[in-house]
Amino acid sequence: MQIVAIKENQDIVRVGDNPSRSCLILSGIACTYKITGDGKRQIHNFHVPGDIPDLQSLHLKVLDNSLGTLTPCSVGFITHEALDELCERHYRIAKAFWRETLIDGAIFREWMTSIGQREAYSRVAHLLCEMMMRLRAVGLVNGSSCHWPITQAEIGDALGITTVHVNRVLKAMRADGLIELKGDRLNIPDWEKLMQAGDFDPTYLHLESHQVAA
Amino acid sequence: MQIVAIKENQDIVRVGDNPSRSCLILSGIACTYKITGDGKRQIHNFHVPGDIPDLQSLHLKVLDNSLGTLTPCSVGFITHEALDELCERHYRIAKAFWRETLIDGAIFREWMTSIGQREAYSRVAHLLCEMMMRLRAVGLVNGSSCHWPITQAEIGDALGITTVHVNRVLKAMRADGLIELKGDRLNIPDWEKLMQAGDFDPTYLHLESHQVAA
DNA sequence: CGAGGTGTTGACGATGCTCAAGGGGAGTGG
DNA sequence: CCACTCCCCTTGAGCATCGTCAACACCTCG
Repeated sequence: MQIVAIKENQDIVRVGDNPSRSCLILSGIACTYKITGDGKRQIHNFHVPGDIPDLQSLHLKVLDNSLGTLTPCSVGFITHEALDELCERHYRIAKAFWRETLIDGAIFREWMTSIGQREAYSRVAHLLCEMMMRLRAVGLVNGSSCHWPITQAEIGDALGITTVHVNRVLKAMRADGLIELKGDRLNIPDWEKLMQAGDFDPTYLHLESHQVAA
Repeated sequence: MQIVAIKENQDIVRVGDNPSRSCLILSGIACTYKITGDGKRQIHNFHVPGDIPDLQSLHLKVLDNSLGTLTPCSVGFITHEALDELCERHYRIAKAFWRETLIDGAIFREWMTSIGQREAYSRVAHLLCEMMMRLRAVGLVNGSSCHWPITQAEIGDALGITTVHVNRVLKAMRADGLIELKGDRLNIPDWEKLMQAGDFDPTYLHLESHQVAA
């Protein structure tokens, strides 16, 4: 595995590419996204350490989305050749990787539901719940707070709302005591209340019980 | 494989289920969906003959979405045991199934992009383009027209807009000469124009060249 | 022939967008 | 060390896309 440091806001792979390797996020936050014909960006997922955001390119030869860093990242590249051989030899490993891509799909479904059916306030709350759970699963949450490097513009592009509106929603959430967000620190004083506001049910993340523990 | 006929508007599997088999659509149209806390429905995908809409349940043990029919369907059930054994024995088959689930994921990403970033008119055009291509790939399109059993309420739930607004958009699209939709027949008089209106690029469907042919 | 699902249309309202301006913090260079 | 710049956050005013509510036409089916 080749380990590479990548600066923030850099594309790792782009729409239309035909990569011969996939990348494992070791540190930092990345995202997959797509740009529409009139230049708007939809972020499909935020990727935390442990994720393999472009594992799908192992079997889909043309990339239909881009992958870029949000913060400085350390990533490990694994060739498709090696991955494929590993999967062929050990069906259990193939299953584990396959399962990862299925969880990505489950996350897409939930985001689609949020964007399509929930109002902005609820969407933001839902996203914060998801990210807290995923960051906690990889040990990046201390108590009820974590490092939060994601900008309001990025939240907007993930949830289908404008930066201005994200700002207003966050203001309201602060006023309601749901979040404490200052600089790049996020604290959740009342987890139950946030889950309720976000209509959040973590089933779709398919976490194992040991990953859920605080 | 056990073949079963199912009436319209029937759930095949539901959120929270733990199925021991997956289902192959043989005829008819089905959809996967999710209901939010306040009762709104987001449809994630429409499934055409040849699709295996709940293949993911092979490796994700708790279903995080429901699957129901829109029209009367004939479906074939295949046990997970049989599927798993087949995949373990023949890695090429595992790859083919895996790839199917990855294409589902690609469709989710594109729908998310549509719902999040495109306006209603464009969303509807995009959906019609996708469905025409997918129906054509399985031989269900004659020239430029096809059977279209999907109601306006269902289109709305798929695209995150209300039935009333779907109706207005369709009216505008008819006026613009993009579609001819009457009863359950859909005709596309100008494919290029519809693709442009929908900002449609079929790359994400990952169709093989022989599936694209008219 | 009545009932229920689907499609259609109008009037009104609200969530969220656009445009615009300004504040604060971090990094850079003179 | 202090402008200066850039990015991000914040806020206000006006507006538009789309939602809500309501009513009615049409068709199929029991």
